[in-house]
Amino acid sequence: MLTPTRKGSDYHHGDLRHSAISAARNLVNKDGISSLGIRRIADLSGVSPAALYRHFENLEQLRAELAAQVRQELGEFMQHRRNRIKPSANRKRTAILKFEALGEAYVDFARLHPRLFEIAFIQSNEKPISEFSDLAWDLLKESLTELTAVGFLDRKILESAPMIAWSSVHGLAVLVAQKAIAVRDQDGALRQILDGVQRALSYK
Amino acid sequence: MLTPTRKGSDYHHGDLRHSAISAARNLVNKDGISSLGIRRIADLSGVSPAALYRHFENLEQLRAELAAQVRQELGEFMQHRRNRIKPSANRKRTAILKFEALGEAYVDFARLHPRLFEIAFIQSNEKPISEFSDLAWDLLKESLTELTAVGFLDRKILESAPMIAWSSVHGLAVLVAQKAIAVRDQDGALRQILDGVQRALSYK
DNA sequence: TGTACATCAGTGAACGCGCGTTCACTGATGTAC
DNA sequence: TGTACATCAGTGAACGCGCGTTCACTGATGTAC
Repeated sequence: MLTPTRKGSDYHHGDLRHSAISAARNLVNKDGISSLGIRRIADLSGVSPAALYRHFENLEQLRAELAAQVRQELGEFMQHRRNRIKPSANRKRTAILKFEALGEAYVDFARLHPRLFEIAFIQSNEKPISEFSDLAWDLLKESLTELTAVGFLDRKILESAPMIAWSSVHGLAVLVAQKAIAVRDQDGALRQILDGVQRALSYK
Repeated sequence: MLTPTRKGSDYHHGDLRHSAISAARNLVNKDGISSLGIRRIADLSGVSPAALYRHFENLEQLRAELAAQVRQELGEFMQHRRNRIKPSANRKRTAILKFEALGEAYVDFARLHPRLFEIAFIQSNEKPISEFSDLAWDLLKESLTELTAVGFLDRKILESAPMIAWSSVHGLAVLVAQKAIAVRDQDGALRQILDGVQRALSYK
């Protein structure tokens, strides 16, 4: 897994760039953000530390790339979960189920990979992601559009809906990731949040 | 400020324990969590590193105590902001304004002291705060009780109200603290969240 | 098809650094008589 | 009031460690002829 297709020799690694990021992912996933380091990644990749500087400017840049990859992974996880929802005759109900699937997946990701979730939103100091260009964000907006189309989302709050949904679910996910909510309470809390968001978004 | 009442000599510091935590607070507030260290705190306190071990078992414990103090500070900040709301004849409106003041203060604290806000919720690995015994949490519950008394909070969701309110506001605060939301959008986002929470909590 | 050579992804040793923690010690404080 | 002494909060030097990064180098690869 850490040693992809090699070609005869051991001197050249073959695909160090991807291998390094994958090693970094495992490192963080297991031991947390602060365990991320050039030397440890090099070790895991079976390579000398200096080799990594052929592929990354420095640790900072590597970390930023890992964060981006994790955000992508989170988005794909949500997408996959949403796609499991089978369309039914009741279009409104289907749209709601898909919306819920996204939120549930978001929180589940935080639960399954708390350390990864943490690093996904660590800021690379130079670039404040003022506008999310993330898959996760796109999925949310798409889902809200659908909720509007089926007449669930109150048009009065169309503008604020993304922020409301995002903050609520993100807040819960953060709390879950750092285990500020006891494991046995997490499912209940998720249900409460999903219901609360729907109360906020639907017509009164 | 870093050198409280000394008594004649310079050999004994006088109040190293408090001075150390205060130094730690300033360190984190300025340079972030990862800048927190025994040696730096000792420097700021004008003391040798080893001296700190008279007052703290290790860095971990010091960090945990700092986190607790910051949570307290956050709670007091919220309390102060809420207390500025003047009671009016319209009890319902007053209750809502006080509720909003709490949420606003929470987010403002994250905005004013993003690094402190971050450390406040870092987990000391041994103690998962499953039940918040925090001032902030108590203030929230108190406020929700008041909202119930004045007939604003829908009794059907009395149970889930704390989670809904907490997650939404916490989510926004986290995003604000790490500047994932552009500064110019932060006020608008806060307004959207406060309105969203009220839609979720009030009778339909 | 075979050879010379530029390219470039690796090595390995070294750099300086700052870290948390321990230890034998020392100097000030406060208490008992 | 003055002195002996236990207590305890400090010192300062040392420990071993792991870190990110640089540098001159080397070995494999692939391309031009």
